[in-house]
Amino acid sequence: MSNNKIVSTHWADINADKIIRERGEKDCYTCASGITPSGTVHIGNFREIISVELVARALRDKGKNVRFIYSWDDYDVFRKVPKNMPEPELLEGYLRKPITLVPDTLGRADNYARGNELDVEKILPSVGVNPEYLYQAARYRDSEYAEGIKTALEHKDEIKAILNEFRTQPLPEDWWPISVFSSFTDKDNTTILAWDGEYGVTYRDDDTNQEETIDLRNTPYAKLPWRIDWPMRWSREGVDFEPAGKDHHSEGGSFDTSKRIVEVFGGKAPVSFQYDFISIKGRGGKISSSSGEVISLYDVLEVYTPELCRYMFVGTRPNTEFAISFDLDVLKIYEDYDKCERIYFGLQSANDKKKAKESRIYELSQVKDIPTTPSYQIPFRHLCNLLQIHSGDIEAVIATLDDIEESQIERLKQRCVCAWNWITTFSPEDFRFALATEDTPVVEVTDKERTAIKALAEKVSKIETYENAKEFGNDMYSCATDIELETSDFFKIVYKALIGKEKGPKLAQFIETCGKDKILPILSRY
RNA sequence: GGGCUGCUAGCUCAGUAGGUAGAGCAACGCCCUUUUAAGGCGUGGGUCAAUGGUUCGAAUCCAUUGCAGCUCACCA
Repeated sequence: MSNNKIVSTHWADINADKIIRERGEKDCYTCASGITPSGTVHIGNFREIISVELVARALRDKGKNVRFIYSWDDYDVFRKVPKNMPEPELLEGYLRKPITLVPDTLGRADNYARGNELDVEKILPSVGVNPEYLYQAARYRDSEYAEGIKTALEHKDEIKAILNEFRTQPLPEDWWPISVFSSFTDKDNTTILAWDGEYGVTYRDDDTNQEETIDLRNTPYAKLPWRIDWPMRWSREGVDFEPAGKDHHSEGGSFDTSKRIVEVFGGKAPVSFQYDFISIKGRGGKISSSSGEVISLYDVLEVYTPELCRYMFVGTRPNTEFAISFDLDVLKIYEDYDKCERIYFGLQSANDKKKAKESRIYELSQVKDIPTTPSYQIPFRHLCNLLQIHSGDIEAVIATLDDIEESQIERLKQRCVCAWNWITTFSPEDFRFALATEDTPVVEVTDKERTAIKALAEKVSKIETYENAKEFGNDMYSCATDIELETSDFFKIVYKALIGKEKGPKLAQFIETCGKDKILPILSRY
């Protein structure tokens, strides 16, 4: 309280402090996240991953060791054929089997679950996320959870009582805290018949009516249902922190029951928080994986650089819903980030409180080390115009920036790629233009207009004799007024000739930016 | 029915370890009797949903109410 050091109030730091406070001093803190790879992992799922990454980094920044585990819950059942998969008829036949036994009809990997996992594992390092992956199907099938399953069986009544507290319909009399995949069909259409009090479980395959007794220690078929599986793994891994979506965090939701059931396994519920869903703005496609067309981290990285991508999540409290925009908001997000960077480097003033906050956001937004020099500061909107003037030629754009430093080039290139993707794919039609070339058909003009264009070309040819763009702009009007052409008609025809549209960026500045080498060949055709 | 979140400028939203209400867009004005402005500078605009409480001080904390949204009570 009395120290004058500013304590970070960033949510990641606050949660890191909370973990240390509630869990005590430890050699290593285990932070966990996970998901069922039953479909494309979308940007909403990414929120959990990045939330854990940020808290883990906050703990490390406090000098703590952190184990960041990411659980692929890939021993789940294939319930529904996703719409974005080829060969749905083939996949139909695999319903009710574990998703690791379903073929990947996209040809990405040996099986469907692995295909979805690989998509994520390949991209996460690019945004600075490097967890230790745990594969639950492999663990279950290797009988690593035999003791956990036995413990659940031993405490069946206790677990049942906890679950029943929140259910509208109590669990049936013959309920068991496990489920079994049939060794005959691989499907989970099975009924547990008996447990011998040790490791022997007898089940019936309801499709074939075959019965079998399996040993939990050396057969791969049994698993725990989600509400029991989760707390069992908390206990086994000693999870100190794991956030969850609001669906888990409602009263009676799985976090609620898990924090009770974990005691059966001799563990303690981790520190957690609820994160809200995110939505998409400015492009088609839903975020949910069941609809087929989903927005993934790959899609976001088309338009946002890795730092920007982190920045959006860093700067928003996790329990707040927000939209990832692909519309004009993209400009604002980039400009907000640049402002944040300027404040960090002291290029823009801010009061102490704001500076501390923005600086922390900047640090946490970085993929790796924090840069020692700021990026080349250029308004994103202007960058978009430069790219369009040069038809997306990034090298040509950078060549026009004579004050750019070597250390800034790579970062700017990365940004140009995203900007160009955005312009060509998502920007509104009004925003786009393409400078005419020699191949562009000349537009039809009246004699008067032709005279004006020639006069303009004359002025452009000696544009360097003007003191600045403004003086050039003022003089430009005489091209029209000298011959009594309405100035508005004049501008219209010039824009038409240059970019094929009736309006555009403020003309004088625009012509200056393009340079006479680009403008004269166009105008001289009239 | 339970839980959670939100309600701040015309619009979209920042802002909660309590300390003089902010930004972007829109509007308006000027640069400019010189575009149908994608430029620059500037201006105006708010009983922070309502009521009550705690406090020297509340958008912020507490309670109640209203409205809106999400979520759980199937599965995971």
